[in-house]
Amino acid sequence: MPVTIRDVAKKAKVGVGTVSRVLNNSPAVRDETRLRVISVIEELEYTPNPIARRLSTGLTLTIGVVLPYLTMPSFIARLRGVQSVLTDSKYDLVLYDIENSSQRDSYFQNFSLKSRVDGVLLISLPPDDEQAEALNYSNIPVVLIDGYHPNMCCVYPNDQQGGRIATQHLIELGHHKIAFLSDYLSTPFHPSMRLRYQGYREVLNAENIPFSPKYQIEGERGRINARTMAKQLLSQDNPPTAVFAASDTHAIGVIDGAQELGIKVPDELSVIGYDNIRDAEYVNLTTIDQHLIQSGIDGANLLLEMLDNPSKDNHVKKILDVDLVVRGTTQRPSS
Amino acid sequence: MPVTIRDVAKKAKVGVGTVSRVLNNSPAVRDETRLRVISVIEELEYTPNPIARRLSTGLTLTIGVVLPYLTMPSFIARLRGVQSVLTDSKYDLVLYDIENSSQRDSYFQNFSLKSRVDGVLLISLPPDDEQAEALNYSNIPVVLIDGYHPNMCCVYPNDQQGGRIATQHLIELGHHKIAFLSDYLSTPFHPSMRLRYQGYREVLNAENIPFSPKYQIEGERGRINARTMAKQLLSQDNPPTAVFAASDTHAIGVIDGAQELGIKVPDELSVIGYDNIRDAEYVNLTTIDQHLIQSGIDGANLLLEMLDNPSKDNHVKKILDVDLVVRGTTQRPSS
DNA sequence: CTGAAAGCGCTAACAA
DNA sequence: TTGTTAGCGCTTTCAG
Repeated sequence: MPVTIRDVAKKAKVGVGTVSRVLNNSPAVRDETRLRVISVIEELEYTPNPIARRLSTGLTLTIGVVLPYLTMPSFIARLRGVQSVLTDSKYDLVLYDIENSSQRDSYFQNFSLKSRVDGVLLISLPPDDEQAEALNYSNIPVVLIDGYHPNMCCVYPNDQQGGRIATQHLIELGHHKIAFLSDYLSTPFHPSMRLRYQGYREVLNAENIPFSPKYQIEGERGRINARTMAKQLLSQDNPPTAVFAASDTHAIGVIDGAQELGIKVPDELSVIGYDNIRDAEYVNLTTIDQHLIQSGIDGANLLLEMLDNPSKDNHVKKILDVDLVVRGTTQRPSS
Repeated sequence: MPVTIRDVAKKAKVGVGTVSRVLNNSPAVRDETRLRVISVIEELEYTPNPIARRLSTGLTLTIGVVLPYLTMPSFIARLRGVQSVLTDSKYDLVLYDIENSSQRDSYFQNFSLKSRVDGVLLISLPPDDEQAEALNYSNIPVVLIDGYHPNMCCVYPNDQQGGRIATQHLIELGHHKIAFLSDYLSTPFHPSMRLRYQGYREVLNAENIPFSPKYQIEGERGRINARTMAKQLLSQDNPPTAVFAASDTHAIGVIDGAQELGIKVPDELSVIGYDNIRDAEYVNLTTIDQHLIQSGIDGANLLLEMLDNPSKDNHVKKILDVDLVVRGTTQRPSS
């Protein structure tokens, strides 16, 4: 039923090879022939079957993007960056959403990806050593976006710098009692949080502000949990005057918690978040912008380069700067 | 280099046909043989090449999801619903983002989709008659999510009902001077806005509240434009006490505008939006929830059914109910 | 129940 | 410059 290359060849009175050459812009076709073939192609409304082409060339012309929680706005922003560069390329983008760890394992196992895609973009899913090994072994180009592994190509934000900038901002406003609130720092899922924490500690140190464990709290992810943690933090004696939350979602939870306790933000408590997600604008949250879209763009471009240039596989690291975005939830302490 | 079905066949001392049968769970294989083949498959870590399978079966095992503006939160929510059902199916999800009308045309032209995907989900991209014709002609199953066309399968929200519910809510609070603010109602891109408007008019009518053109305004999309329109609406003599904004983004713009004019929401002005996007929660906006995720789920399931059951192509329409979500931006009028 | 062989639609090497 | 042909890796008759 569908028209094939053979139909075109027959009608144009040439061999299939010639049609193929025309299709692929080979210079080795006489102009006259080319024109004839093209006109038949148009007449028949022929479109080459990409599947057949893929089988024949061994290229899938497809890039797999795997990311966790399609829900999260920050992942979406990265995806959007990826999308924007892939749209202009010859590659299709197939989406793999990971909602649980068995799915996660299966993708890292590379079995599911093998021969389905030419390259993979892993968003916010840093592999452990074993997984990285498996991925590298599979020999398919991979770049990590918002993830780090020594033996892989990575595009990631300078989280430690971000931690420093956020903390510095609060200190410059005059805060000394600065709390740090985050997910569990030991989970391998979000090493970025630990880096932000390190930045925080570093600046405290540099500014000769003693670190107090009372001002550091970690727990399950999510806004609700952050609220609970915040209330705990703020209910103690000599509570902090500022909270550095390791994500905007956390920060919003902190604001919720403060509100419940009748503590005014920013008058009585400064709050700084991290990520600059869309919501941050609505709650007028001071935060750290990590150029989410740009990370997607850079990651995709990096992968495209690797695809063009298979030799160059030298674990490029691209570190993205982050910026402070001052809005309305931070100010100098009242006392 | 990669291990093929032939390697497995040779090692298991069977024909490739048998291996294929094992792969596809054909009952026509002796248990003993099956076991032997399976063990070789595992030993060799063989995975069938999906591309070859696709060419051979003529199935791509891929579903194309076409949507505009990967940016917009409401589209993402729908995509998420789609994703969740496709993850559990045998289909891959390939994403086509449409950022301009030439991309749009090319997808509707079906050339680009033909033989790349088994089915298509069109999110928030209602085709015109010609496009629908082309799509139907291509014979590839399509379902419209958040879009309507008589000759296609569609999943869409009951916008007119939503318009009624929103208006009714304001009236029940005691409002009579209710404005309606939206995109240009004549644009074919968003017929849903017009339906919401019709619901609004309908209820006004039923409640014997005369419609005043002074209270209806339309313009370019976006928060900024909504703010401008709102200021215009609220600066006139005898201004409305309530605004029904045709989207949450509009509603947020209205709130901006009111704030600029020193008009307090909800004390002096009630505002109701439409969509219940994430941001609505942060600004505590009363709105209409149209079950975005569910629309994705329903659309994907519908497509899967069509794929299983190619005969049944009878332009199913699935209309999703909408719900009122009362939050903090509406209350009874002060006067 | 199983093996052999004929495609699926295309690309690419080879010969002409 | 062109046509012919041999695959790409799999599924699916068709014999046996």
